[in-house]
Amino acid sequence: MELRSFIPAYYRLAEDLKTRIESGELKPGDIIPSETQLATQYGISRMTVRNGLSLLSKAGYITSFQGKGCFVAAPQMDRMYFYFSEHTLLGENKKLESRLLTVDVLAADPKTAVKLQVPADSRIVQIRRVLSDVDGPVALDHRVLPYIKGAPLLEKEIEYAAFPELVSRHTELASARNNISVQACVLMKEEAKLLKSKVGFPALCIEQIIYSRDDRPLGWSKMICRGDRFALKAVSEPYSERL
Amino acid sequence: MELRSFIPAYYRLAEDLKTRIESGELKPGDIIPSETQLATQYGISRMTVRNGLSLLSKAGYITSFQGKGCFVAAPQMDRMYFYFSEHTLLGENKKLESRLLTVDVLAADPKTAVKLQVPADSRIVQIRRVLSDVDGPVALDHRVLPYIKGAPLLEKEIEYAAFPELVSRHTELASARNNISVQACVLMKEEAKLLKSKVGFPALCIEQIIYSRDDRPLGWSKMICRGDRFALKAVSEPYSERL
DNA sequence: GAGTGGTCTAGACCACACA
DNA sequence: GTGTGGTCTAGACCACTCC
Repeated sequence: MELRSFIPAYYRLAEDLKTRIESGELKPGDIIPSETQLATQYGISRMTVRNGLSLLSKAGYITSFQGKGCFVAAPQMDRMYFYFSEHTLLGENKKLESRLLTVDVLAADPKTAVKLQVPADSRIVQIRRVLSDVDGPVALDHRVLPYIKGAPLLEKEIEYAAFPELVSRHTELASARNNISVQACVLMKEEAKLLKSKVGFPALCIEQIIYSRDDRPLGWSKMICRGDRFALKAVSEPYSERL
Repeated sequence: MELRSFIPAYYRLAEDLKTRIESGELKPGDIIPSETQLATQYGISRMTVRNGLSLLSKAGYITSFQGKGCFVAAPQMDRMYFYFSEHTLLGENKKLESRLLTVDVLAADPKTAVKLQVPADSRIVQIRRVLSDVDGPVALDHRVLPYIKGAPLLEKEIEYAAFPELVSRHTELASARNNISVQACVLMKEEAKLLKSKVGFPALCIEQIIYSRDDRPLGWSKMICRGDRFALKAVSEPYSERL
């Protein structure tokens, strides 16, 4: 009964190995001691060792091969990720203000109908907003949802909810997937005016489609972001920071 | 000894629950049967149940709380990821051809020196390429590495290696992190010429910095991608497909 | 055949939540 | 107090790899 050790044995093992990997003592490709060796070294049972190794494996530090051993993994540097939510578009600190332009229920034009996979003239809800920070407008937001009778949209939701949430609540269908496409474009006349920029200036066009579990599009959104005010930042996940 | 069941018990349990979650029978927020219940239901030991649940937890389907139970998790739709490698820029099928423009060893200009955190006039290696598919040029690539005496770059590597790999091999330091920034820009004169496009046309500027474990920049790259030929696509990771 | 990881058991005690 | 998940044990047999 050791009072000084609040950390579980498997966790201690994982942190030890993690440190040895991060320090460079154990390099990618190196084999790590076998489970039985680690068990005797640490004076713990093999299942506990496996628990610890499972942590490291989950976090991407090691990979194991049956019959061969457990090896230090090379960090994956081509898998990039980012958080896409208008609240964190510019970083954690910078807040975006939302100003509602229009909310309309109208017939879907052909292009929108294709995106949402609905009949060509069925009714849709269209929301248009301007997002700004203290230095002025940053992005133009255009959201489209299928119109659902008896499913009112709350003004608060319309103005402040993240798109996936909005879609989920509106359709009452659990949305399951979010696809984003980022393209370069230049500002058109109306866009430039609303963004207080100039025609022909570069901008990012970020399209977002929310899908249901059975792959039906539940919502489509297009954001036009001023190129001089916004950059999308992604980082690789070499190893999970947390074990 | 059952010959018909090649799949392990824990895996069968995990797939069962996964199916029940994906079908909507178990909704986000719902509690799943306790470990002891599952153990008796499936006629397996509790540790085996835990093994199965750990899979589901790893894949993002469930979250467990000590003393409370195990609950179906809501898919995270704001965490987006994509693979960034010039070989898969346009999708799995489309191959990009690389044409080398220049390889130079020269003194770092102030801007580059800042990016690489090296002295202002220290020597750097600069590589410039054009990437094309069958329909013509797609992107312009500009890579910068610190010059290291006695570390020759192989021509094959220069032309075909992914940037993180190139950096790793060149510096002989395990690179650990990759940061990417995506911005909108318009084509300048020389860029337009090389990409067979026109000045002022929209383009994506993708900057990449590879860091070592101790957060020193090991390489910097800038890609200019024709806006009409390229879109960056990212998807959310609601649940891992594979268990 | 010896060593590796993968699966599995039948117990145990603990920390925690809730009533 | 009862039930939950979290940790841990000391075994066991298996599939696999390599010699």
